[in-house]
Amino acid sequence: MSGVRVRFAPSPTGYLHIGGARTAVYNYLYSKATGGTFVLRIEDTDQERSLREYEDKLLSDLEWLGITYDEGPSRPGEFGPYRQSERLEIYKEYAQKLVDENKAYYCFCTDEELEEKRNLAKEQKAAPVYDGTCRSLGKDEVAKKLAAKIPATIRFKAYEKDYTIHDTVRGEVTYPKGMVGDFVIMRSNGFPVFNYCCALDDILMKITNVIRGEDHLGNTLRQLMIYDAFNVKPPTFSHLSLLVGEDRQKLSKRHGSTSVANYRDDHYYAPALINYLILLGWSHPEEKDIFSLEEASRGFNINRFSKSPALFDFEKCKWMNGEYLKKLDVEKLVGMIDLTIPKDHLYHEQSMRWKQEVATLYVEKINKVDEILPYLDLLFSSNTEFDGPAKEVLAWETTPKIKKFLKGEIEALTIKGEKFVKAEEFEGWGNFIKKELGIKGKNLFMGMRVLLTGSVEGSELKSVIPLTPLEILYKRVYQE
RNA sequence: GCUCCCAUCGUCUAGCCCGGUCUAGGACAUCGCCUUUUCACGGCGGUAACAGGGGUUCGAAUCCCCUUGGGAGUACCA
Repeated sequence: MSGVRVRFAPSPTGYLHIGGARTAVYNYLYSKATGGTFVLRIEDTDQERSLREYEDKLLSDLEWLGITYDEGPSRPGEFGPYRQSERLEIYKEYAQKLVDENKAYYCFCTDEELEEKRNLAKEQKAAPVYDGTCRSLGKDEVAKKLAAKIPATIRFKAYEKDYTIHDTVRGEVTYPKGMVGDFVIMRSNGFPVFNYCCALDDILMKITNVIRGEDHLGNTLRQLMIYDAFNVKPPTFSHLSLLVGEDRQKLSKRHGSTSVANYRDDHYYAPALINYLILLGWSHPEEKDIFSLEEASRGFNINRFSKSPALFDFEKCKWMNGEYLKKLDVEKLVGMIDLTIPKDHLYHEQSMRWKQEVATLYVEKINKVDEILPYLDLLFSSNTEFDGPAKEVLAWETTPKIKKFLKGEIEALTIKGEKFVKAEEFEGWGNFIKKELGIKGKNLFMGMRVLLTGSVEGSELKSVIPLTPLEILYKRVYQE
């Protein structure tokens, strides 16, 4: 095991977003590629928005995607607990340490005062940074206020110096000094604030590489200061470009399906979704498009991230899903189809062999398993409605002759108690019509097709007809 | 406002770091042809991009600067 330790640190404030899934998979891939450790940390310090229910969903979505982790809430390692709400004492302890070392201080400013200051700064077109009012409070005064239970936050004394982030995808990003004022690290309710606990946890959990969305680039400045205060060398950062919607804005709910659950419910095949996600902002060294998680980790190079934001292309994602379906074992494919077909559908009454043949036949035409339903419905629909081109075929003088013959054959088989026409028998019909009735070419094939299926188009007749229940065929040819 | 980031076909991207092999490659989408007496699959081919302007250089998609356009951040959210 190499020394590499990465983490995915979602907040359970909603369903797992595909952007989050992308971040997660890159971390996963990097840990696999380096033989490192992948840590899952739940950042639930926002009491109001964090829900345990979301955490459960998050975990199951990750599992569905096939992203596993080495340490996390349900996989305790030596750096736990992995839920921030269970680490409150730790944050408190270290915050106090910072106060003792004069690197942080108690602040008693109220929300109203703060807002006023911000507005003032805005008016003067200055950066809205905290003015440091409570910085100079005397020790006794602080003790008195604390004893009086006046709500207090703990603010970090921002360092007055330039900071340069060494980022594997951005290069060197320098933030000039004075960008941030003294920021809150502990809320008045005793909960830590993101930038502080995130950095502290990364330190405590010995994270070596932080791979996350570009929206955190700015946060890195504050986090760097925390590393500084604790005298710890910061990890290597990789800030990924964001996923955007049609309007080129950061991908959010209003862009349609953005949660992993949406895709699961929409019958996407997880390995395909993951494959597509990996390709959004990263490219395979050999320019491969289709690869498994395992293959990706083998060729995973952290230097191959794209800097510009990527637009999620539903069309291509679906295409990729189709590619995966075509490579699937029939058994697996049938298993997936089973789940998407309505319970009362005649499909479920058919034999396994029939299901497999149907699956094999139609997988070529679909990109998602649920897209097979219309084809299935076609197979079982007894009253056919003829469209324009089909009516034309019906009007041919040869068609009634074929119909008469077909009626006889189908009736005979029905009397015999058959459920389906065998492929050879069906071929025999064609031959008979050709030889004995003298009908051939387009007249023959189209005539049979329209009579038997009601349409001028569809899959190969000799595959479809043997899969269509005889009684359905019967109804179709006897229909006037 | 301020700070930072980004900029190759409609979309995802290769190439950029280490200028010439780039008349810019691949994939999705799209169009055409072949195949299939239908549809689809498949095969073949086409349309389609270095944001603009300046430099540097014998030579720039590649290096530098500016402009424009887009994005992100600027909380007791994460």
